[in-house]
Amino acid sequence: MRPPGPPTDVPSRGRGGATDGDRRPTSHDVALAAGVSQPTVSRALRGDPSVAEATRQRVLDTAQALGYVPSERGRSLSTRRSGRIGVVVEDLGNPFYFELLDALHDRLERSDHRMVVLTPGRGDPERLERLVDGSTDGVVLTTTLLDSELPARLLDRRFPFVLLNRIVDGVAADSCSVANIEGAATIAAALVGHGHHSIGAIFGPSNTSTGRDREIGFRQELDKHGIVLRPESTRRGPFAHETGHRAIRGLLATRPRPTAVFCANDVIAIGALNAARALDIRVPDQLSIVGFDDIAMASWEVFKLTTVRQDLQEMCKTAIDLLLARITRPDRPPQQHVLQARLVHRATLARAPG
Amino acid sequence: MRPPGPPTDVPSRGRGGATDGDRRPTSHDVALAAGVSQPTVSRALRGDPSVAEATRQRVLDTAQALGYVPSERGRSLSTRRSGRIGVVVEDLGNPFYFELLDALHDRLERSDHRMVVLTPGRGDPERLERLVDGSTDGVVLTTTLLDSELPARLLDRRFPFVLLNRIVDGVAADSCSVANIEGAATIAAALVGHGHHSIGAIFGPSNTSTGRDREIGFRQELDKHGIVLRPESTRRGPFAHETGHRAIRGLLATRPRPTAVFCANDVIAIGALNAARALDIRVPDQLSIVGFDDIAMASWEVFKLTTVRQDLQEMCKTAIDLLLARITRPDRPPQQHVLQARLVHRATLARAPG
DNA sequence: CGGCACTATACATACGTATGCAGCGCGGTC
DNA sequence: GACCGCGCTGCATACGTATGTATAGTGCCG
Repeated sequence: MRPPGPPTDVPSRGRGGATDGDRRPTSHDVALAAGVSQPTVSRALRGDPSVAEATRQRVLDTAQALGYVPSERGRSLSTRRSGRIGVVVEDLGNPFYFELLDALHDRLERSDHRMVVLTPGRGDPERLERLVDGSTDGVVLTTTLLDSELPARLLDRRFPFVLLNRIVDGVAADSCSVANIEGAATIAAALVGHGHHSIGAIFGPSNTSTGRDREIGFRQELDKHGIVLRPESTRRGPFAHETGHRAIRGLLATRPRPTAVFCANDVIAIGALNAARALDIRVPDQLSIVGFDDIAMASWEVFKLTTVRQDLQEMCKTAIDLLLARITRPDRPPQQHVLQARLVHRATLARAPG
Repeated sequence: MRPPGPPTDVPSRGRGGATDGDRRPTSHDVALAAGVSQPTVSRALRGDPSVAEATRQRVLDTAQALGYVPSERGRSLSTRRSGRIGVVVEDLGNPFYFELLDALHDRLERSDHRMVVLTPGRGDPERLERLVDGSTDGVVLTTTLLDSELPARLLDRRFPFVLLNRIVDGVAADSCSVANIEGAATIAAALVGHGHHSIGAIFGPSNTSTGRDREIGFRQELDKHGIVLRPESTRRGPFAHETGHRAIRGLLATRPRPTAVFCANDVIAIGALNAARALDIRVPDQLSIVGFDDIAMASWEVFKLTTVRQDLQEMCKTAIDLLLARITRPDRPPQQHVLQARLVHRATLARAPG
């Protein structure tokens, strides 16, 4: 066995000519310096037991000395794995998706994956390509529209993905969402239970599963109690602060004036609360407001929003588990998980005035 | 010229045996089907003018028919570019960094880059490797500590990066930050101008440039006006809601009770506002509160936070421009940009009571 | 002392794209 | 009619790592 002393003095491979002094060292450079072959370097660094301990140590020391860092590009090409997961989000800048990203990042971190943030773009002309070009091992779709063809396209290509939060009907894909219909029904029941008859609603986009199902659940439960939701008492808009903010003024102008307003999510509800503040409407004395999601902000003292809580951590954990399983076993049967939601009583829902 | 009819019937390359029917097609497959060589496919798809129009069209059609998508892995290895930029953020879950990420993502999108979110982790043992392994073309550091060795290490390796928001002293690196000292001084002057003498402060971490400089600027300006900031009247903590929330109760218990509190950033200020609400302290009648950053939330009616505005869009644009320039020209002299900040008067700063 | 099993290493090659360079064919010019 | 130039395409190879297989070396047992 050769002593671990000075590396064999081999002339430069001359790959780049004379002045490429600051090229990043590769496993070949390490191999040369350590007096072993390139594959041995690869195996040594990956802890392959077939490499002798002494050799492994020598390779490690050499790598350290040269400041060698394995190229993710080479590895990725060779292994066909990138260690990256894409997260498709339409609406960065929305606190809800922020919390979602945070939770997703946390889960991905634990499984040693990196998170790439992708936005879908209006049409999907070449956007699809950016998803399936191999730069990620799979994607999480969080803001899918009901009529989106993306899930079907990805299924066609057998590209691993999971639907999170928003789902799409009739697609045999992995998904994890919350029981939106039941959650919204719970809210309706609570409003009725607090004596509200004149009720308003700010719904989300009907081309999203969350927007649609929360509306369905809310209306169904009101129907059961014989309460009609008058068209003038409803508004609709994107899941944004602005939507709630703008809707409140109009809703308060209708007669009979609603004593409670259901908001399709917390962000809308917080917009509504801000608008109420601007109009000097006291919540909940004059107006009850209820949201959906239970984002972190909802519990702040200035809001104390009564809402329906969904377990974002659990939802993200499930989604990532599904996705990683799909990557490992492309042929496993798809699973649809639906998590339960529960009402969180805070301070924006009170008995109807009068 | 061969007619564009059926492709030459060549037996399968047999690369994967019999049953690899669902392998993703490569440029070789397209070449075979279109009756050209692989390099021609590459050139045709990249719009190389040296490819004849008829050939280009045939290749495009074939690629379309096969559902070919160029492998980002192969391309990345060959070109030594990944088209990805890493963003290192310590504290996802903080609204400020969320807005930062949103702005960064927007800028990156425009230059056709993808954003990878990276967290530094406690020690930097092998974390550095994940930055320089070639999976990104450069990184944006947003939550660097003053004593961090990361920037120096990256400089050593000549790996492209830019410091955003937080900077580090004595490192010849590209950076873009805001005039924290001047901004904080402006606030101090405003407090004094509103007749406040008994002043409290909730500072950020002193091992961050933002935390340190905002403290320096604030203290300096108070000094000029002969106002002493008593140690009992100051608190310190991370840039988090919790910090402001917790600090307020203690500050209000000191005598003389402060009539105004400076908060090192808006997130802390909003925590303070929530705590004041919980304690039934009226802002600004009983207590003035001022923040720093002007995040979106600061303008909400429930807060109406008086704060110092920094132009996040501009800051991110500048940082990305610097980074991309560095990637293109590694040897260009580093630039340090400092953006101005200005006071935004809203409703949480009023004349001192009495 | 020969052969066998086993260990540690090297060799060859695959992963998929991009690009410098050579070569081929065609048309024009003198 | 020969030569030259140009437009288009193919050939060869590089990018850096991982892995299946062959091989050299070692020790043990009969």
